[in-house]
Amino acid sequence: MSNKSKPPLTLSQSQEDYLKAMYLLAGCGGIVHVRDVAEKLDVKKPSVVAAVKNLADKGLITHERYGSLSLTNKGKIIAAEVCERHRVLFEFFNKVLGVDKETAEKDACLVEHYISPDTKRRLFKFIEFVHRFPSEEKDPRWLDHFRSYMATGRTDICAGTKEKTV
Amino acid sequence: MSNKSKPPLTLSQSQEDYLKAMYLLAGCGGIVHVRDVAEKLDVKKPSVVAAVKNLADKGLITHERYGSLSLTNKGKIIAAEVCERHRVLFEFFNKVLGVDKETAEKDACLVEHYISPDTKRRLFKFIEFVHRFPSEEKDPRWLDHFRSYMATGRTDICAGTKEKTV
DNA sequence: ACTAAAAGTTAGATATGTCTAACAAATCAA
DNA sequence: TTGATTTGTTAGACATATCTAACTTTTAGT
Repeated sequence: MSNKSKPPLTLSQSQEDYLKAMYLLAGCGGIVHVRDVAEKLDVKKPSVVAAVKNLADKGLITHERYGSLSLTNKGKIIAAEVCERHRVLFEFFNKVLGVDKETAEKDACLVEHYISPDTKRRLFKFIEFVHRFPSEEKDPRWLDHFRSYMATGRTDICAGTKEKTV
Repeated sequence: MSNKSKPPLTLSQSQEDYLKAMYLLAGCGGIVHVRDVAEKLDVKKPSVVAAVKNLADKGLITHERYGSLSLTNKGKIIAAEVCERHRVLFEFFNKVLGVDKETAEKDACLVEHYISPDTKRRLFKFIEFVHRFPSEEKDPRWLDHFRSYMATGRTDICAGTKEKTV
């Protein structure tokens, strides 16, 4: 029985970005090239090569010299988690807070690297909650109220319409 | 008329952390030492000295050799903004999502560096909204529903207990 | 099959931000 | 006031992550 406890495998923001880019570029079984990653992340190829070496050492991707890149199962799992964090944040910023898509996207791209699993989970639940109540069809009334509040800065919705007929 | 347009003055995460630490340590006119900052941020003194030089060059703090540190007005304004972002995020994570204080604190510390002004503003409004509706005394009903949903994963509040007796 | 273009790699520079070790200044205690 | 302790600084190492320039390998066109 090996007593070497594996290190917790934390990735830097940069490393998560590379992994996510490869994951998204790969799509369903597609082939990923250094070139594509460089383009997607707007960095030069040597930067990608360095990152690739890094992630390969961590067992998250495989790479044969002068060949193509692919994610290991472990890499896919982690990349999917990053994407999920991104999605949840984007939804919250855009759908709930009403941040425009472009800004929501940028914020999500940065913030996704830093929220804890618990916060992510709760945010996920929150969005689920928003989408389900009172029905999947329309936003809950309180969200409409919030939007009004954002727009007008006024608090007269509740005062006037206190007991709402749902 | 000088045609040198001033650069937009963006701070790195690290720089914001140093500025915030000094701001909080200074409190109301208190004196801040390199030592204190190092302790607060859990770094060594030479790291603080490097950061101090950096922030002083940007006109955010002043520092006389072997003496104490103080924030300029500009520095105070920026530090206050960072603190505000922190507060807003903490409140949201803790009060709305129900994340435990420690985690909410950690998440806020990281995320505070990355949310855009607009997202911060909306989050601020959101929290204000939560605190005001239906009254300043108690949480809005939908938030109770969300908590239930978090706890039970069930969607039967609206269906079964539509009009909840609080 | 050969050559030119494209893609990948290496080496080495730069920037940031951290550290340790050694040194300098200030403060404190006797 | 002087010597020890604390505090601040400098120099230099290291890690990460980026870049450019030069090189190698692969691919594609003819």
